[in-house]
Amino acid sequence: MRPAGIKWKETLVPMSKPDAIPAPAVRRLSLYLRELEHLLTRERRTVSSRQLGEALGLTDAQVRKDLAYFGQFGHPGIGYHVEELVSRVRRILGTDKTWNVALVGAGNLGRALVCYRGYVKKGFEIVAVFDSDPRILGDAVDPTRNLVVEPMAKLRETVKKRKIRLGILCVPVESAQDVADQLCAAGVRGILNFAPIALRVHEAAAVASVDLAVHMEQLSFQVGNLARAADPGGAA
Amino acid sequence: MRPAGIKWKETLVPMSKPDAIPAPAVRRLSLYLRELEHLLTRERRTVSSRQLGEALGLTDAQVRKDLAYFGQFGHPGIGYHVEELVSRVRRILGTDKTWNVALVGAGNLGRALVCYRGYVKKGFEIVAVFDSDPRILGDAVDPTRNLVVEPMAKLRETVKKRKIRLGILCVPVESAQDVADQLCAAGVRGILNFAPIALRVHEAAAVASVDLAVHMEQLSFQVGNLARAADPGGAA
DNA sequence: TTTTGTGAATTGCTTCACAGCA
DNA sequence: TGCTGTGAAGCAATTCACAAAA
Repeated sequence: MRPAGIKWKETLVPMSKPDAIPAPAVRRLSLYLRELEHLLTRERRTVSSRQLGEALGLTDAQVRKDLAYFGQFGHPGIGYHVEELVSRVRRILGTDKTWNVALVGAGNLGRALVCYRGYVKKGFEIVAVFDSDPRILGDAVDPTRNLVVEPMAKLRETVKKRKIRLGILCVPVESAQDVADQLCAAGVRGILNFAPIALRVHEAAAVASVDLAVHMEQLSFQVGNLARAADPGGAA
Repeated sequence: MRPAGIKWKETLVPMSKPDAIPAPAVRRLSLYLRELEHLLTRERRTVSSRQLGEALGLTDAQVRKDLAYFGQFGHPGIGYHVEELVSRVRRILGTDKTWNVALVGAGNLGRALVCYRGYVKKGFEIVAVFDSDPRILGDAVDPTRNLVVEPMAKLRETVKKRKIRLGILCVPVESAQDVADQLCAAGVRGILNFAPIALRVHEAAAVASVDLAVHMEQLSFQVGNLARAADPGGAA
């Protein structure tokens, strides 16, 4: 029993999560990797936090702090060993092994993404393409590989057979949620969504979204702001 | 003179910028607009901050705070009038008028983006396409419009003539910075960049970047984390 | 009632500044 | 000297909680 006449402050200690890594730091980690891989092609051996930051418009402290969330990779007085850091960061991001990917929606965008080179050396390979349009079933979708459009009915089977764990969603917005559900049910664990909708998936799956119109709007806003800053009393 | 024997704290007041709007709030504003436009097609008249938040996985407080950065749009006891809010948000984002856009790089991705429907009703129209490959100059790039691939040499002239203020960059990474410079020099004010590089532009221009590989990596990391959370002592 | 708008409290992220190491 | 890793400080964003309005 609590004594009467005393106000209790319910200080629920927040059940110490093992200090979660800030989401912005994870986003930047990909950018560090991109720059590091670029340095590798230039055969740079080491790089300092300041140099890495300069290439990306960040401070040296930001770079060090970010990397420190994931471990101790640097060498005082030297910097970071590029090759070593690349392999460590790939390991952290999970791209040291190749992920098999399914793409759903073989429209203009879908087919363009299938042909996009550069996924592979980043650790991703599109190994299946699906579409609900019966007219394009069986169509070859990438001239350089024998990859044909499969029907949605084959989704579950193919995902299992080819050990597919990620999906790219390029279907119209009306069917996006439905297809996302199918992907999850088939065992896919992460979805890159190009449809302009906030997908709902169960908590054991991850979603990342790219909405072209949203990005254009952000540009529009920024440009408008720049104009306003340059000419505060613009034509009303 | 300052009195001796007293410690002064140099509190440099940060030259009060008229309370800048948080970047995350601006990003979410686009998502609110997307959802609001969806509600409009459903002929919903009003929406509360809670409903809007639920659709996007945000709290009601977040929604109210975000919108409040831009003005007072709500009606206590009622919520937000959908149609009114849509037009106000479009105004804020600058998409109440149409922006003319140039696309550079008529490869697979570039051509797919040209054909992408849905820009137009969002306030953007691609009115010119450029490429440096002489073999595809003059090619029709969108069956539904008379839009042909122009040479880079025409960039400046066409940008002026068609009042183009935004650019979409779909060229290989090697030439991305060079083309970005050309776009800026031609008078383009904002660039949506699909090449995996951090573009440098002068401060009177804006850049937004979409790196497919980066998004895939973020998914990869999230999926790895989910797996680790579900099975903390996984197969080492 | 319901729901907004908003100061205050809280949480989270970034920057600072420096000990320690090569 | 040059550079990392890291507590502490500072700043920014989110959430809370409630007065006011319909």
